[in-house]
Amino acid sequence: MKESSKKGEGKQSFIAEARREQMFEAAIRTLDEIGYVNASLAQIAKRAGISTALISYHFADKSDLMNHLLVKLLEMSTTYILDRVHAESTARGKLGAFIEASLAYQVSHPAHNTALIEIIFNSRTPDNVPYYKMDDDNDDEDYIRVTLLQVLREGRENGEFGAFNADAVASVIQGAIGEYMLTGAAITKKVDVETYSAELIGMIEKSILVVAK
Amino acid sequence: MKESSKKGEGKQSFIAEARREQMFEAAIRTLDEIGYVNASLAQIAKRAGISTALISYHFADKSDLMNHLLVKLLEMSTTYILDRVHAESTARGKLGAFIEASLAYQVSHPAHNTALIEIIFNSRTPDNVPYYKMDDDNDDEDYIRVTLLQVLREGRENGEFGAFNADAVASVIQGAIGEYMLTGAAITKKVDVETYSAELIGMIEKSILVVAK
DNA sequence: CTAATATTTGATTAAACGATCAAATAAAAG
DNA sequence: CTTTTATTTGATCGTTTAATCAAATATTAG
Repeated sequence: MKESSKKGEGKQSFIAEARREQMFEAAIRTLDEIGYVNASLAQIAKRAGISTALISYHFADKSDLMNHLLVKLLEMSTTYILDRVHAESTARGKLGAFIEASLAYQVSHPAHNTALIEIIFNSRTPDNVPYYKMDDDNDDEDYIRVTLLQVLREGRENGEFGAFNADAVASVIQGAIGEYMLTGAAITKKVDVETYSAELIGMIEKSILVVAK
Repeated sequence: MKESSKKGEGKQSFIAEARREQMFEAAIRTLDEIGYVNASLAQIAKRAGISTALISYHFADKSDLMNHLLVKLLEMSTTYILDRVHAESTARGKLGAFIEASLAYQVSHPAHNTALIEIIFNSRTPDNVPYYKMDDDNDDEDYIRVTLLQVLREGRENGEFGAFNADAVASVIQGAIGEYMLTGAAITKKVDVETYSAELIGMIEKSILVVAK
């Protein structure tokens, strides 16, 4: 008997790790195709070409699988975005890179993006608090939001930006990015990602930059 | 036998209409408390104090119930917002009223708001397209978005606003409003709705107003 | 090569699901 | 008051669900 994810999370055998990856991939496709509500273990197993019992062997239960997948999806997009932010030197450059990278990543990974949305809007804590309402703000785990706030404050302190409420501006930015993520093809058909990116960056800069234009 | 919602939608008896209202109310509470995934007919019936068979009598099936509830929730918030928008005369005034009313409504109806989110993020068309990805944009049904675009174009044409991509700006605005709706108490704790409202209106006006300040 | 351990499956469990039905009750109509 | 129609329930149906188990197979260690 092993206890990989069921308990001690420590080291994984090569084969166990490969299986888990395979199940993540199948889970992403399942969530993208039929949504969280219909994403039963049977549906995921079918797409992975394995038995449902194997999922139960590698993960404690369904929500354990979904939580691990969520962490993985968040890590991937966070890494992509933060790498590009940290390549910039000015606050203005970082802010632009943040917006551009956030939008670019989701456009190039639509299935990952849908899976992420499906999990966030359906997973709940044991005491029934939905993830999408969760306060991961002072929680160090939300590197994305923490970084965005850092950039905004940095620019405000070094004089690049004027005066504004950082929490409010950060929410506006994240909301504008999230809107593009959420509506998928509906908005993509009317405004391509480069245009949206440029327009959003322009709006934010006009709002907070000290020397506009 | 009757066929109220199951078929001919036409006239409703007083008692049938009251029952349906009662079930809507119970469904809202259920969605708010345990989310769409756990919102079985049994859970809704329990909260309404009725049998599950009665739900099946008044609605064709579960998704029929959810669709009727969705329409009702959308109508309520749309009416509230559009009434306040149309009370204004200038495009600038309308835009401010739109943002303020959108935020104010959801803050004063948190359970309705949560129920709306739960339905939108879990309902799918027969061909498995999730509602949240749906293109209701040229679709006349989405009065909210249509009105917002109208206001933006009106201001651009009468000289109140400068040049900008209306679709992009509309998405930014709706995203910023949606972000506040979504994260619930998490953001409310850091930025109250009046501050957020004022900050967002200020940002948009700086972005598109011809004579800023 | 053998023993131990890790992996995988098919069969099975009990619980919950949405939906249907005949029977009971309430309301409306004549 | 009686008949018809509308409303409501409890029991029940067949499915599907997540999860468990012993047995089979593969892999690794000694």
